[in-house]
Amino acid sequence: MKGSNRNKDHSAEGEGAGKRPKRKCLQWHPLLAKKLLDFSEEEEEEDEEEDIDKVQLLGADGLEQDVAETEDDESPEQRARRPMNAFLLFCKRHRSLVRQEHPRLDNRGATKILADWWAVLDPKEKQKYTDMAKEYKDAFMKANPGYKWCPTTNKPVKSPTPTVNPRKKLWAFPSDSSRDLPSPKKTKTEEMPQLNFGMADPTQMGGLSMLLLAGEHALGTPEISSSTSHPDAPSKQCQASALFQFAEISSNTSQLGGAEPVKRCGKSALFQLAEMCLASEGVKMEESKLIKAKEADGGRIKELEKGKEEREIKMEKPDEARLQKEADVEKSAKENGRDSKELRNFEELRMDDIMGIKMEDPKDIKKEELEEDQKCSHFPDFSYSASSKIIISDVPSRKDHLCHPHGIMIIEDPTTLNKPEKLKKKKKKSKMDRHGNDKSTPKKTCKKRQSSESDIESVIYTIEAVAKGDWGIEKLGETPRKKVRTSSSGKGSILDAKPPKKKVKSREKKMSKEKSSDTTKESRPPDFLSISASKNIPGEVPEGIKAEPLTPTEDALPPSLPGQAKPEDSDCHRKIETCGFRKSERSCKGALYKTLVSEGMLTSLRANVDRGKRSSGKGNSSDQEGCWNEESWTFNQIGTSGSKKFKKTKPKEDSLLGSTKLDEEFEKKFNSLPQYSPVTFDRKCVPVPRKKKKTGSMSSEPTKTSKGSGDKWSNKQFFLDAIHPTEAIFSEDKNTTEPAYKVKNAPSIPNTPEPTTMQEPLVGSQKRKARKTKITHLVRTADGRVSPAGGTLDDKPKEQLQRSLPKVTEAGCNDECSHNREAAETRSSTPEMPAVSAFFSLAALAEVAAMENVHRGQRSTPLTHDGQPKEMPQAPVLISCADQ
DNA sequence: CAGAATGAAAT
DNA sequence: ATTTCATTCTG
Repeated sequence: MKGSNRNKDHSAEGEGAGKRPKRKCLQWHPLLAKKLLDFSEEEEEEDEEEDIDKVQLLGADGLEQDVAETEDDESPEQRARRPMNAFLLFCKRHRSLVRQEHPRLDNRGATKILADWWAVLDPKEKQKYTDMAKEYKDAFMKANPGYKWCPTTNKPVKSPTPTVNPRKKLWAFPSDSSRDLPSPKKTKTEEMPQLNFGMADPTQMGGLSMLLLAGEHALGTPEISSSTSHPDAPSKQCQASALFQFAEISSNTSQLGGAEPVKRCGKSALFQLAEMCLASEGVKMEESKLIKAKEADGGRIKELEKGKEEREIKMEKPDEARLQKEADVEKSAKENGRDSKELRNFEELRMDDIMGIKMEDPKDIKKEELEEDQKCSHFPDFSYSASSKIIISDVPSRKDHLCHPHGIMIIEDPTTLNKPEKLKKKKKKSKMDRHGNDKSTPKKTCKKRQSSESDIESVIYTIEAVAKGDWGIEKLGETPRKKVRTSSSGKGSILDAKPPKKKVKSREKKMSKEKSSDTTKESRPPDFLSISASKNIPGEVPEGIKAEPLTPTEDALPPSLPGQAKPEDSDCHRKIETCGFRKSERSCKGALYKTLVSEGMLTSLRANVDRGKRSSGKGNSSDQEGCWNEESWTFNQIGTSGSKKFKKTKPKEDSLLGSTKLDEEFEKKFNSLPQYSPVTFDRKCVPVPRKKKKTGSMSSEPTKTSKGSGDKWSNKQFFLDAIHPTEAIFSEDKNTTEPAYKVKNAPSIPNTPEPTTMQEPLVGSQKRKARKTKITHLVRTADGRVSPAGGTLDDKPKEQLQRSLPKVTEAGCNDECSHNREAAETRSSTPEMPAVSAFFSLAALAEVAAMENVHRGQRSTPLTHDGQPKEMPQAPVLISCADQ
């Protein structure tokens, strides 16, 4: 299809035949092109005129060209994305959970599960999402009246442009700031050309956006005012979060370097990530140690670090110094208790350190990276500064919140967040660029040092290490390596640099504009700190220790939590020395991802956001929460919120603010959406197998079961439990807003009989889904043989199965279930069972089987991992079920 | 980059 | 009815 379309595109006109008018799309695209123009200046001329003109100018042909051109600019960012539908919202909100439960599961699998959940979801709850989606859409439309959804075959057009991601950006508006822009035809609003300035697109940022919000919330005051920054730059955004800083950094880099800088940025970003990881890890380690043994450990770490340092290179010095200082500071802080003074001092120290580091870093780096003189120098600075900043933020927070688990989560988040996303992007890019060199196979590693693999790889390593749980020590060791690598790999770096550009670029541009004028870098950091501190406040539970386990949990080591630190350290050393320390990347990766992204990031972020709302702006929240502020959506109107003044002065800002607000609101709303724990779904599924919509259902979610996730989930569970042990649903925000809500949900979900069974009309999408699912399902479930069986069964057996299932489940649910589930999961690990639609998904069968097995007592085995040995038993069971 | 899911929108 | 695309991330 696509291909054909594309071809058509060329011919375009004629064919149009069925397909869609590509032209339209084209018209829109031009808008994107504008960005370039716009970016030239910020003045606000919002005029639609420009848009229109541009559009016109572009004409059909222009479009393509523009697109191509845009590459540089990174059209991608600009485009406004169409609003998410209810399901997507749901996915966004719950994906992390799913992932947590099923770390191994890939996204697709997660998506399927989500679909299952969605299917099962109580109509009421669903409605909430639907409503939210609708609101969102309405707001969006208001903001961009002219927005059209999809031109259809645009991609093909773009496709030609190799660099940009064709798909994402196509039409949309100019990025974040202006959603209005997009309105191609109407263009009523004034759009801001400023695209460049805009912060990173919240949308693109994805989870990161949350961070921003959190930051804002923490600050509490939208007004924040641009004490530091000029009027134009929206202070909020700047201050908003580490993310912001990150963006700035990148932007700065870009400024320095010009085109090439981009590369550096990428590096810097990578570095930052790496550092962050290390730092965070280090901190954690330290804290945990402190808690446990207190300071003694810290010394150890230092020693270790030193040793590494020697081996590795100068690069470490900064880190080390930093770490040590941190450690010291922390100690002092802890000792004192949590004095604000201490904190301050700490922060100050940090700042100093940072500054010092910055100063120093360049030198060292330069030495190492002689190859790239200037570039390197710049780059390093940024990276370090960034990392240092980040670290700082983390540390204080931890201190403050030692006690609260949530706090920990939060703390981790920022770091995590940044890492994952950027990482991805970078990876991708890097991959893209590199191709030739190494495919970005981070894994291999032995060579790391020697060869100049890419920065990315190094980062990955770090991440992996983190994921593994080796963190503390390894980090230290790793970081340096990475750095070294990077440095050494100047070549690679260059290559790498490209990839990051695009993404970074946009941000950079924006950032650069704002910052360019100032020396803001320096000025901002302080703000940032303050922000971070504020964030921290909310912190809840301390548990540095817990935190560790969580992260590490992922793959392998739940068992060895206590002793981890040392052993790992030793391991780390060995690894380092041997140089081969790598474990399975995948495992690491997966773990890391999971850990960082899912757990830490989103969850913590959300929590953060929520807290921020509560603490800072309870009052505020109320206003916004109720409904979307139209204003927010339309950047024009912005006025309502306190920031009006700014707006007036500068439209740009307004736009930014508007966008920000928009996002903010969106975030709020989004956060306010109920989040359900897997347990909930499990229950639902089990007890009420019927849910299935038309086709069916979701009866099975063996995997999901609360315990099913096994270690990881259990870890998280603490989280849940904290909130509501019993209740399945946990909504962070809700607490504040609607306490009752939860309760309501819980009951409803589980038991709802769901009369709806058949009535629902199959929508096209559904149909397709049904079709696919059946097939997929079968295949996947297939732990083995099941697949076929499932397929056959699909239609009729559901009832029977349902019946059977419920019984079993009920019986075993409580205790045994968990085991069963686990077993099931493990077994099916690969196969993500719960495909959506199949009535009785194999998963269900599997579950049943598992249960039976359990009864038999077999279940123990399955755990072994992928081991599919269990399948055998299942099969029989399944059959039996089917027979019933 | 494809793809998994669902749904709104556009064709 | 059918096709896009939104989000998220892995392979």
